[in-house]
Amino acid sequence: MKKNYEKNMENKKQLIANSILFAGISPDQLAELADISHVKTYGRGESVFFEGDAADGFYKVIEGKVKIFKLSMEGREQILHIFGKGEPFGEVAVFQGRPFPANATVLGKGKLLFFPGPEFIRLVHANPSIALNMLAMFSMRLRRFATQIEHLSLKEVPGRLASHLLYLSEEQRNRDQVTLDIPKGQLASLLGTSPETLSRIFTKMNEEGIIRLQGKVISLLDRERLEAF
Amino acid sequence: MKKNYEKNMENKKQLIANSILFAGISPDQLAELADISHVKTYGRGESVFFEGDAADGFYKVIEGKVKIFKLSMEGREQILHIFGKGEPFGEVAVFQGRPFPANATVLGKGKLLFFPGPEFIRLVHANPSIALNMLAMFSMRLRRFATQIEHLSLKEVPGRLASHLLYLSEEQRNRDQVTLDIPKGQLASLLGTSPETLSRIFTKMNEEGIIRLQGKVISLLDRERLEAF
DNA sequence: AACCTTCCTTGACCTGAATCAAGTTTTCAT
DNA sequence: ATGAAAACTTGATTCAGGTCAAGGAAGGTT
Repeated sequence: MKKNYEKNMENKKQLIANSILFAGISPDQLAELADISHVKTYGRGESVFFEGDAADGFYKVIEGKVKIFKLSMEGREQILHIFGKGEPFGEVAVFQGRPFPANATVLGKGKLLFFPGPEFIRLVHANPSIALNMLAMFSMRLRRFATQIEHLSLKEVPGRLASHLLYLSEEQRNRDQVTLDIPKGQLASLLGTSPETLSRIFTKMNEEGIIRLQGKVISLLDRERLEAF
Repeated sequence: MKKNYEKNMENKKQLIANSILFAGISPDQLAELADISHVKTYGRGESVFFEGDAADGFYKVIEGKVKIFKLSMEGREQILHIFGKGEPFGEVAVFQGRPFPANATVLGKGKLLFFPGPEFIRLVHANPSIALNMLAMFSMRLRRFATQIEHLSLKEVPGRLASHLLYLSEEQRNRDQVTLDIPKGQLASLLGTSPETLSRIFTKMNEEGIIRLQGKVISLLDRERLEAF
């Protein structure tokens, strides 16, 4: 029915306007974007795209989380990035007009908004403020990647975990306690290690009184020592 | 003398116009840029900036090479990027208005062109084509970082070296032979390993007939096996 | 609630690569 | 050209962490 359709459009407009990328867009362009974008729903662990796929458009997370990752020939996985609610992904490939450089898969279930590429490219070229928004976003990601490279190369696994916990503490604005927002196995893949090693380190930190493990909730008992890793 | 000054200005204009970043700039802006920029000369291994320094401007390589790197607490070094002739660096920090996230040092001697930050920022905001140029550049770097993360985490050192040799072969447009453009120790730091390990792997590949080592020149005898790493 | 599946933990073992040490070669500056 | 310094190689040793294996906990589904 028509009512439903219009409600849906309003919804999409909300989702689009409420993003770093499209902040400051004109009503016309907003309507156009809402018109060409569409919602896709994904079952648990379903793939969004694969490395090498043509980048015919990019996505924005509405519900759930999406991991961007690379696979080794032996099947080991390295997560490059995990995108949460509201975050766009895949724009780099679209902007470059090149295939996706990595795989994307939903963690758990998810709902995404899809934007066809050509229209987006036109928009970026026509609208300098979008280009500037993208620059800001890309800059952030370059920084994040730089730290990831630093950690992978210069820190051992305990240090990487410590950094991540402190990062979560910052993000969740809680100095005493953090909640893991992804399964431990996925965290291992994000930190560039195996689930076994990660588990051992959790246990060790727990025994040494640096943290207190309670399932997905982790109390940071000794920030001093966490920062020293 | 005045003659010299004007010749210098023309020189700078040349250097600026001849860059991906400022392609398509107006003559006025070019003149302005040439006016505010200035050349800096560096002795062998001299630092350009340190991690944490305020990013008061960015640079473009005129002569030599510049390495961007992180240091671990124990003093180990991981090179994030090496910039060669013509390439700009430091714009991310300037654009973000945040401190430099890593150190920059000249490899050998070098000559750089320095652009003060505020003027550059104004230019980016005023000139959409520069913003688009930057987007293209940042996109490339994001891709490179992604591969670097992939290699560090999913490949062992021989594989990383193999990839690098093939990359050089591509870059130098020579399928049979590549020339190392940086010292082996620096290459080790770029690949995230120690000089000792790198040396051993070179020797091994040489013995196994995969490559032939002749100082800085390396013949790729068996691309098949290099690609299989 | 009971099932099945997925996720997590712990143990035993093994290997890639870092580190320390010492010698050799190359490169640079005078 | 020549000595000093830096860069590279090779050997011996150590260890972080990956892999294989198997048991235990948790979570979603009927």
